Order: sequence, then C-alpha cells, then structure tokens
Amino acid sequence: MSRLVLIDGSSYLYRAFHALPPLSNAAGEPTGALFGVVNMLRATLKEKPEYVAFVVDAPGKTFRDEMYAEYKANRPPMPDDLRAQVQPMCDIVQALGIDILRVEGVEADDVIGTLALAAARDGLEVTISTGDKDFAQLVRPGVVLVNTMTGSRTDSDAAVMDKFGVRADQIVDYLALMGDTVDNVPGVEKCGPKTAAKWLAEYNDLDGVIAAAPTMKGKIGENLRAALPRLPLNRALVTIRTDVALEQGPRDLQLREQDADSLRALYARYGFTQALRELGGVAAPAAADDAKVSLRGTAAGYAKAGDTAPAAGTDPALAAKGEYETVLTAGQLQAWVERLQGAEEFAFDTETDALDAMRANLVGISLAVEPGKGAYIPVGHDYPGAPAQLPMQQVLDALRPLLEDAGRKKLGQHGKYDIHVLRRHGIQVRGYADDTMLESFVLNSTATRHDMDSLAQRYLGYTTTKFEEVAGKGAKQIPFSQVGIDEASAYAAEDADITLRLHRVLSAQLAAEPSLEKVYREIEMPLVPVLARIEANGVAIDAAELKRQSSDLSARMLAAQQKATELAGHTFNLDSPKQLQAVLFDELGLPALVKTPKGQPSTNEEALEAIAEQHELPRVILEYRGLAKLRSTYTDKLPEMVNPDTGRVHTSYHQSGAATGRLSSSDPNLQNIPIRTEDGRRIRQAFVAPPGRKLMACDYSQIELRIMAHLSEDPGLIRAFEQGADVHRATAAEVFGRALEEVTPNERRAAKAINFGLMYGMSAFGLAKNLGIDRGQAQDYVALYFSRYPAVRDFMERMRVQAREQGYVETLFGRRLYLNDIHARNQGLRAGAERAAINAPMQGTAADIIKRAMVSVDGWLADHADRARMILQVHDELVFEADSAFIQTLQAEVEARMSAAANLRVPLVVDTGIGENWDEAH
DNA sequence: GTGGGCCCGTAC
DNA sequence: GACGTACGGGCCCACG
Repeated sequence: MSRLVLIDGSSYLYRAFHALPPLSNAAGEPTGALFGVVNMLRATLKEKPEYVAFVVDAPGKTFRDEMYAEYKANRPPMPDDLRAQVQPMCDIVQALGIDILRVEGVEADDVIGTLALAAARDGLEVTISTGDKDFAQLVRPGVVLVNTMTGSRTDSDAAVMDKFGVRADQIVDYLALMGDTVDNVPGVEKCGPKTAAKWLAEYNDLDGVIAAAPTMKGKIGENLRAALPRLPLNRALVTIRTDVALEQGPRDLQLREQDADSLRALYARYGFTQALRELGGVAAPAAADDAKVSLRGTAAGYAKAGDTAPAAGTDPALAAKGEYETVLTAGQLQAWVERLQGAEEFAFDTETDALDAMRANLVGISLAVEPGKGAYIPVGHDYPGAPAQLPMQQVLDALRPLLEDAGRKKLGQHGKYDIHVLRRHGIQVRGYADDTMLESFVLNSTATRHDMDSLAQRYLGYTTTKFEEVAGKGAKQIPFSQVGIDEASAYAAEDADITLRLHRVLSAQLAAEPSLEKVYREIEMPLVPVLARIEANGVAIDAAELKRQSSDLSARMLAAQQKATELAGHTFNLDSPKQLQAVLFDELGLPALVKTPKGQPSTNEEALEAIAEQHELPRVILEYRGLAKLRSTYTDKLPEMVNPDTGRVHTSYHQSGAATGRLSSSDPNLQNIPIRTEDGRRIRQAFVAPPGRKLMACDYSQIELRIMAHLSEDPGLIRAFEQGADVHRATAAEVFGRALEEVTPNERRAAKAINFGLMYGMSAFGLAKNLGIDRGQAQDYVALYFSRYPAVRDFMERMRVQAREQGYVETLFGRRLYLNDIHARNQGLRAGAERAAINAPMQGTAADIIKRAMVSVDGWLADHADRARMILQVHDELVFEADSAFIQTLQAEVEARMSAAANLRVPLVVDTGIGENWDEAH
C-alpha cells in the first residue's frame, strides 16, 4: 500500500530549536534547529514513502484569530536565531524532493488534517510526523502519528488510550478541558491530564462533563463551573479542521528525485558531516545506502523512493523468496565446495535434533554464498522412506578444510551454537568472521529480540519459515531428523540464505557507525570463540553433595510447613502468594504495608519483615521461602544439569542477553549462585575442582564505582580510590568529615548505600528505605555527598541530557544504549529511562572491560590448555580451573591481563582467591 | 497440557 | 512512583 507522510514542519523546527544546544557552523550561522530537522527528515526518507509533504504555517492571521482575539497572544516573536534557520530549512526540504505546503488563513495543522483524511479515504496509509500531541485526535485506521525525534509512535486507539488515558475521539474534549497555555487558551483551572481523562472516562464527552458540572463537588467543581462558558470555544479552537480547500490532493505530493548537488552544498555549508557522508561520492545519492547492500549492483540505478518495497527501507530483492538446492550426491557436494572456495565469505548453519548445543546431534548443514541461493546437505534424516543421504563423515571431511581455515571468512546467526555442534562432530571452526545476531545487538541492543526470524522481518521485510511450521510444536513436535527432507531443505537453506542477506544490510549499517563497528569487530566477534570454549569446558559439581543438601533442605521445609499450618489454623500452600495473602491479611488481619506493582498486598520479604514483630507466621514463611528457593532453583536443579558425556555442567552465555552489554547465563544460570547466606554458600562449595586441580576466582574490585570515578573525573572520588583498599570507608570519611579510622560502621554503611544507590539512579526516597532513616536525613546525606563529589552529580545530569538529546548513552568503548522511553509521557517510564541512562555507561563499560579481559586471557591460555581453563564469568569475576602447580603462574598472568583491559584514571584492581571449591576461592 | 503473566528471589 | 541488569521457579488462569 502506498504511504503518505505529512510532516509538521513548524512543530519540529520549534522543538528542535529548544531541545538542541545552540550549534552553529564555521561561519557562525545558527544550525541547531536545522540539524534536528534534517536528521528527522533523513530518518523519514529512509522509510521510503511514496508521497510526502512538509507543511508549515503561513504568515498572517487565521480563522482562529477571528474566533478568539487572544489566540496565541502571549507567544513571543520567533527568536532571530531560529528565524535565520527557516530559509535554509526550506532549501534543504526542496533539495530532498519534498513539497512544501503553506496555506493562508489556516494553520499547518488544518492542512495536515485535511490531507490526512482525504488520503485515508483514498486508500493511502497516512503517517503524520509531528511533535504535537493535538494530532492524536486524528488517529484512526489508516492514520498513524509518529514523532521521529523521539521515536514514539501512536498508531491505534489503544496507543492513544495508553498515552493519554482517553480515546482518540475524546482528544478534542480532553484538550478543551485542559486548555493550552502556549496558545493562550485557558482551560478549567487545576484540570490537568489526569482530571480531564477521569471526567471523560466517567461522562464520555465534553457535553457529558458540562451536563454533570452543576453537581460536581469541591474546588475543582467550582473551577469547572467557572470555565463552562468558554468550553465550546475551546473545543472549536483545538479541533483540527479537515475540510480546508486545497489546491493539491494527496496524490499530487509524490516524492521527487533529490537534488544531490544542492544537498551536498547545503550539508557542507552547515557542517552536517554525517549527512554528507551518506551522500558519498555516488551519483545517485538517495541510493547510496542501498548501493552497499544492493544485490543488483545498481549504484547508479536510483530506485524511486516508494518503490514496492515490502518493508520500510529495504531492497525488494533482499526480501524475495530464494531458490534452494538439496545436496544428495557427491557431485553436488563437490560443486558446492568449489563454490565456497571461490567466495569471499559464506554463510553456514547447522540443523540438529536438540536445542542444547552440548547434546545435539548433527542432522544437516546449510550453506549460502550469494543472496537468494542456498543449499541444504542432509546427513542425519531418519524416517521411513527417507532418501539416501551422503554419509556424515564424507560431508564433514569435504567441508573441514573450509570451516577450519582461519583465513576463510564465515558468517552465521548465533554461530556459537553451530561452533559447538561442529566441534562435537570433529570440526574446529576457525575464521568465524561475522554474526548477524551480534551485528543487530550492537546496532540496537534495546531491541529485545535478535533471533533470525525477527531480524528477517525487521530488516528485510521477509517472513521466514518457522521451525514450528516444519517440526510442529508442543507435544506434537518431532525431532528435525524426522522432518521430511524437502521441507527441511526449504527451511534450513533459507536460514543460511537469510543470514547472508541480513549481513548485507546490517554490515552496511555498522559501517555507517564507526564506533559501533569497533565494538562489534574488536569486542563482540573475538569473544565468540572464547565463550564457546568456556561453555565447552563446563564446571565440575559435586552432585552427591547437592543431593544431600536437598534432603536437608526438605526436612527443614517440612518443619516450617508444619509450624505454618499450626499458626494459620489450617493447611495452605506456602508457595502460593495468593493463599498466603489471604491468610496474613484477611484471616489474621495483619496490616498490608507493601503493595505489588499491580496493587495487590505484597507478601515479599520487605512486607513480611514489616509485620514480623506482630505475629510468628511471617518469620516462618521467610524461613520456608529461603529454603524452598535454594532447593528448587539450585540443589535439585543443578545435579539434573550434569552433561552425561562430560560429567560437568555447561551453562549457555548469551551475548545479546542484556541491553547494557553484559552477558547473561542460562540452562543453568550460573551467574546467580547464592553467596550471601551460609546455606547459600554451601551450594558454592559443591562447585569443585577435580583431583590435582584448584579453582581460582579473580574479580574486579568495585569496578563500576571506579568507572564512575573515571567517567565523572571527580577529583574527590578518584582520590578515594587512590587512598587504598576501602572506598566506602574513604567516602564516609569524606562525606562525614572524619579521619579514615574514625568512621563508624553506620557511617560506612550509609556511604556504601549511597555509592551503590547512585549508580542505579536511586532517589533520596530509595536511600531512606534502604537505610531505614527518614527521607529528610537521606536527602541531607545525598546533598552532602554531592557537595563533596560535585563532578559525580554533573556526570549524572550529563547522562540524562545526552539521553534526551541523542536518544542514547555510550560506554567508554562506544557501545550504545538507546533509551526508548526517555521521552515517554508516562512519568514512571521516563524516570526509569533516566535511571537506566545513568546506570548503563557504568554497567556497560564494566561489561566491555571484562569482555576485553576474557579475550586477552583466552589468547594466553591457548598455549596452556592442558594446565588451565577459564570456566565461568559472573559480570565482574572470572573463574578458572587449573593444575595446582600452575596456579601461581596463572594468577599473575590473569591479574595482569584483567588490570590492563582498560586504562582508567583510577587503578583497576583485581582480587584473587584460590581453593578446592568456589566458596573457598572467594 | 501449555503458554504466559505475576510474584518472588538469587546474582552482580 | 520511588534501585540498574539479568534468569528462573511456582502459582494460576486462559486457552485449545
């Protein structure tokens, strides 16, 4: 379907002017607002709409001024620095091939409204691009709202409801009630978004609210009655007209070819280097992006924008169905080997009979060297009537020289899995050069999914064949080895083909962002084989000991359960928060002091602690909970996870697991093994070194706090680290004005809570809760802290501002975290995004550093593989298993490499422990 | 039966 | 509403 984008030029210009710093070009001409608008336009055009209009206000009075003399009366004249940017803006819009509309007697809003509805009637998809919430009144099927500067999108009644708490058809009444100070339209005094939404929910529309006014209670009722006479006028003023007589219809607004020469001159004049670079030296600039990814090599073939691309901004050829070959004969295999030999880089993928890479058996291999073509080589399909396949060994032997050659570049999607499978079938993959999952992750870690199906949809507009479609799901699922070869081939060859196509698109996007490409190339890709080795190494556990612990825990749980039954007067399920809530708060009448996010009375630890003085039961529940958690999550589970082939536990590390760049771990998660309580530490004791070996745990001391010192450059905090071992004590001494040795335990505890809390963007409220002090005192602590470490406060504010202006924050190494909610209307979401903006540079930089250290250490370990192995990573800690006689050498080398993984303004200290088990090694 | 939301709790 | 990033277990309800 063709698309029309209506751009609210005036609104963007004003918003960019106020949101961005007062930039200027070399000649001193102001460019800040222009820069924002140009970025917005470039983003809009990347979506390749067929029709576009840039609508601005015409000078002079409009019909609204006739209706209401005071309309916009208190609006200051346009600042000179902004006025100076209007003409350049129009020049750039023209050069981009976009029509500019300016209609006298009405506002830009009315022109947009009229065109939007006309276009929707005409069967076009309409996108209104604006920063103005008033347009929400136009949202309906076929008409969506986007704010390209913030990335927000309002595309349905549900989305309007979500943002404003009213339906799209109630927006006019909603605005009429609230009024608009900027336009000098007074609404009902003290009636903001909340009240307006509440009334409309109750009385449906403005007429309903007006009818209910006489009986409305309180001050707000008086205010409403006072405002009654002007509400109909308000409604008229905020209603966007959709019946303006226009010279052009929607279909007259076709996007024209852009004038590259003019654009280049304009971009150069105003210093827009990124935009200029995108134009490049290519004759047809609009296709510059495409040229890099084009299958047809059409560098000069400027495809008209709005071509029938199935997804926004993609090359149609990249979304077409491919042609796939099933390799069943030696001749076919040989032909493919030759094809791979001639390729600069090829994509490969394995099919197996299980998800667990450490157990799965190879069923087939797929390959691709050019987009749209692919092969599947089945080697393990086994079902009645299955065709004869090439012997697995013959296939592996034929491919081995290619897969093991470090000089021959390979590409995959989540290739770590395939590396495991192939290793377990006798092939050591080398030269694994690119991974589309990691490309996607580095480009935008906030996108939660980086699986191939999602990427294909997102970047190619291509709908892949799903695993479930060929193998079924749930109880009806069959192993891939029993899937018919023809079906399997269509599915599997597509995987390799799509991986290749995705790489064309993603690598081009990375190339446009050098700092991200560096993160991808220098941190993430080198880490892949390292993680594969750590996972393959696995860790030895004492399963018998864990089973003993399970029995012990069970006995204690039973005792707690009996006690609980006695105290409650009847049996109930202690594992059920719902039943527990009924017992505590309904039957026993204890106060429900804490609520869950959904408003239910909470039974979490904090809530139970709060009522533990009043009744015995809460303590018993807490005891039970602690035991149950340890048993179900750890002592019962871990023995089940021992791999029968290796006798060890092999976790999976997810490289695209956490948006900040941290790894995550699952199946089992070995990054949350207990450490704080005695019972918990017993579990760590079951992570053991085999006879003759020892475990060594090396962790970065206070790495995130050190990074905060580095990034903020705060002299006081830097000094605290230089002073020595205990930074919390040093902080307490500084904040409370004591000598180091005079710091009391309470002062140290407070300093520690502040240090940690700050890194998470915690408020005085949170600190008060944490320390059990009142809010005023917590506020005093924070103020005192910031007075001693002012650069820390500046750093945090800088991160908030950067997040708001750029939409993302960065780590020391250039990794980016986009904050999608940084401009959310919902205050809670927005505040959360601000906290994440503060935390991400520290957490993410720590992640970058330990990843670099892992690659470095792994490089050294390659020559000592029989004496020492890396076996675990827990965010700031690396765990090794080594021959007892080798431990000292290992310790010196690992500590040196970990410390050298970054060069900060404070020392990067590593603490090491050694023992027979993981607990002892701490 | 299964999938998913919710609540809770473990780690850094 | 109020502290960032994860994973996972049990409950419980909707759904097929």
